[in-house]
This record gives sequence, structure tokens and C-alpha cells, in this order.
Amino acid sequence: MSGASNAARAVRPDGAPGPEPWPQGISRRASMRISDVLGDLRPEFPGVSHSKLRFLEEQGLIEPVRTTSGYRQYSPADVERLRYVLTQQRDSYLPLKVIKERLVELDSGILDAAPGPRPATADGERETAQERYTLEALCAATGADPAMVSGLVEAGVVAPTSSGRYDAFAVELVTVAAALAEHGIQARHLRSLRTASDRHLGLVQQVVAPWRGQQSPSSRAHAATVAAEVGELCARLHTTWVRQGIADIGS
Amino acid sequence: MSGASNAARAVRPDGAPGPEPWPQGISRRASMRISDVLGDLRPEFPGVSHSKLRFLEEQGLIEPVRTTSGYRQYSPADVERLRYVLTQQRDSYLPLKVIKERLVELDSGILDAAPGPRPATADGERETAQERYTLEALCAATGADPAMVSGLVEAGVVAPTSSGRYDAFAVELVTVAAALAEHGIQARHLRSLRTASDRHLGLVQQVVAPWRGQQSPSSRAHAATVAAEVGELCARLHTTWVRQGIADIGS
DNA sequence: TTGCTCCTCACGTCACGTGAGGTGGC
DNA sequence: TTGCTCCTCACGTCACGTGAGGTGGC
Repeated sequence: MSGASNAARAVRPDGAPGPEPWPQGISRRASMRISDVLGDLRPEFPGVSHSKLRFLEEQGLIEPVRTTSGYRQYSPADVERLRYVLTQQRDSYLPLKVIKERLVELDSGILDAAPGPRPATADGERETAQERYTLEALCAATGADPAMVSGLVEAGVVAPTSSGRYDAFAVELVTVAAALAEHGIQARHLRSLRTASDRHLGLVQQVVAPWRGQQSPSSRAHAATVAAEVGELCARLHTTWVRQGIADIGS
Repeated sequence: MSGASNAARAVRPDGAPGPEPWPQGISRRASMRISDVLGDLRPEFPGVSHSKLRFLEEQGLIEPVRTTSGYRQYSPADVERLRYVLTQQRDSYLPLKVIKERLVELDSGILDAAPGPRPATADGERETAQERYTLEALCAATGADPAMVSGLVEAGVVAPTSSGRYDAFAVELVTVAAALAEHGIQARHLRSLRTASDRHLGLVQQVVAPWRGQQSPSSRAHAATVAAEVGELCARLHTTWVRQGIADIGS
């Protein structure tokens, strides 16, 4: 009946022995109160709220520890987990049930996660742990074939990591590129669009340069916050221009 | 002709003859069944559904006429109204209550609508009727001051119509530009981003060129449909690249 | 002590989705 | 006739929001 699922057993962080839940390699020291977490996430996810965090907990997506008086205490790993949930909601429109399943798979190692903790940055703080896909997993998730993926890689539309893995952004990019291919738009056509987005990123970098130059962790954290905010605004600007242009084509 | 005025009169289900509801200058001949409407809207709004249209009707946002057997019949003006609702939901995240209020204002003429029907296009069909703002209304809606708006116009970020009015896209553009200004990004910095979106539009135009060249209304309609689809995909691609780039900045 | 943050629990809400059971149209 | 579209009505669901009423922390 049970097959070979001994090692793949789901684990609750309530003291039961087992594989450490995802994300690994990130501090599990519960040092943040709920307002700290909101302050961290809000620039990137303006929709996040007190009641939303409680709801996600009720649904079993996160389990912050509690102080003796019942206050929730979040660890950096918890925040990373939340970031994953919110990203999936925003970028992939996934319902919470599906996101929860993915988290369970990440925890158990069924879904391929980062091969290990990435080298710590200077301040050792801003580690992220996004899931990683093999080429096969990427194709399975998007319905594309390996030939198409390699074409997209060649054209610079998507890029694997040094270890040949792909991240969640790659899934979205390949999905969209596949839909564009249905309209006869090939990877090489997308090259010039890529340079367009680089221009936006250049502006973002310019804005955050003063803080990035600083040494202090708080300055660097502020740089990341501002970068996320300005990036979202730039993307909205672009999307609106495109929609306006499309409407003009129609008239 | 009397037949036309008869068909164009605003006939509420209660029989009361009021001012003609928004949008004006668009056919009110109820010639489409619900599946036709879905087919029309789906490329631009994939989320639209049978039950959603019924829900919007229940909430009083549209009132399609009925056949004797109870089938809903939509007019081009109804579809345009739906397009407005769906656009407001998608681009401005407005709740239906607020959208309904705006529609009531458009109907009563309190909110400034297009000064009149625009000249018909070749096929006389693909008329759109978006709301128009005066400079004052634009400032009121965005919280910007006239000086900022004129700066944005000079930089080519937003453009008024020949009659000096602004459309709903301008509201979004000014809102975003104002937020970017908070980060020290001035209108002139946004110039180069504008050219980036033009590149995307160029690709869209290339794709739909074969159909746009055609004379038949159906070909031109198909061109508009494809343009909307491809445009959305391009914008998603761009947004994803920017988010990916931002994530890389953080690491 | 005084605000302030945080807690739980119950209930409300928004925007739909999902059948069941039935009629209409070509 | 057959399949298909469309109808209403009741109920379900998803993702939260909103107090009420109370405790904890600095």
C-alpha cells in the first residue's frame, strides 16, 4: 500500500523528527512580530494585511510559532514562505489549495527545490529560496517541448542558472512565449522586447544606487524595497501604454 | 428615421423614458446572444464567463433586453458597457459598487463622457466610447496638479485628444507617474520607457498587419482580437522580466 | 498608568461557480 | 426528433474584512 514513501512523509514543525520544511538554509529563528512581517512584505505586495496573514495560517500555509502569551512570531524562513505564496497568487493566479499542495511537495522534496543554500551575500540576510525546475519539470509545467525551451534560452528570453535549473519566472516566461508562438511570434522576435525591459531595470538601478552603495544591512534592505516598488510601477506604466496602443489600433 | 429613434430610445424595463444611457452613438440594436458576447470579450478578458455576465446584470450594471422566450439579447452598446466594467475591474481594481456609480454618472452626464460619437470607421462597427476627462477632472481623479500633468504631456507620457480631453488610460498613467515622482523619477526619465513600449506595439502591428490590410469587417475585427491577445502577452512578458530583474538586484 | 499591539471568535461580504431541473430554437 | 443553447433558483465557495470584547508589552 505505502510504496516507498517513508522519507517523503510530510512533516509538521511541532517537534516531530523529519526533513526540514522548505525553505532550507534560511534562518528559522522566530524574531518578527506580525507588524514587522507586514512592513517587510507591503512594498512588494500592497494587498497583504493582518487578516490575510491570519487567514493563510488558518488554511495551513504557514505556522508561525507563538510566544507564551499567544503572540505570533515569524522567522525569515516563514517570511520567505509567505513571499512564495503571495508571488504565486499574484503572478500565476493560483488558488490557495494548489499553492498549499506545492508547498507540501516542496517540504517533502517531491518538487525540486534549490539544490542547497546559495552563498550568503555580504550582509548574509537577503537570502531568497525560490523553487528550481529541471528542464523536464519546466516542460511538464508549461507544456512546451525541450526544443522550444532551448530556442528561448538561445534568444535570451529565459536563462537557466549555472546548474542548469529554472526558476518560477521561467515558467511564466515559457508559458507566455508558447502562447505568442501560436501567433507566429518566434523567440528571435522577442529579443528586442527584452532590451526594452532592460531599460526599465536600468532606471530602477539608478534610483536605488544610493542605497545599494551603503554597507549597512538596513540600507540594502531599503534598496530592495524601493526597487520592488519602482519596478512594479514601471511595469504598470508599460502595460498601460501597450493597452492604450492596442485600443488605438482598434479605432 | 422614426424606426431608428425608436430603437435608440432608452427604454428601461419599467417603461420610463429617460435620457439615453451611456454609451451614446453606438447601436442599441440587441442582436447578440450571450455566447456571442462571450466570444467577443474573451480574447481581451479571459476571465469573463456566463455566470459573470448574469451576476453583473443582477447587480444592475447592464440590462440586456429579452426575447419573448426570455433569452438575453445584447446590443453593441451593451458590449461596450461591459467592456468598460471589465476594464475598470482589471486596470483600476475597482469594486463593482464604485463602477456602478460611475456608470450612473456617465448615464446622467455628470461624469464627462465623449463629447459625441466619433466619426465612424470604414466598417462602421468597431466604435468605442470611453469616458473623457477634462484637465480638472484628471487632476481630481489622480491628485496630481496641472503643472505635473503638463510636464507629463510634454515628455510624451500622456497625450490629450485633439479636443484637450484625457481618457481612462491617462488616469492610470498619471497615477503611476505621480508615484514614481515620489521616488525622484521625473517625467523626462520616462521618455525612454515609452519607446520601449512602442517596440512592443510594433511587434503587435506586425502580427496583425495581414488582417488589417483586409477590407472585410470580420477580418478587421479579428485583427483587433488578435492585437488585444498579443498585446496582453507582451505586457506579461515585460512585467515578468522586470520582476525577475528586481529579484536579481536583491540577491 | 497609558497607549499601543496583538489575540480569538463570530459574522459579513464580494464576486462569482455549480448543479438541478426545465424550456426554447434550428 | 435530437442535440444544443439558454433559462431560473438555490446553494456553495473562495478569500478575505470587520467589529466586539479582551489580554499583553514597554
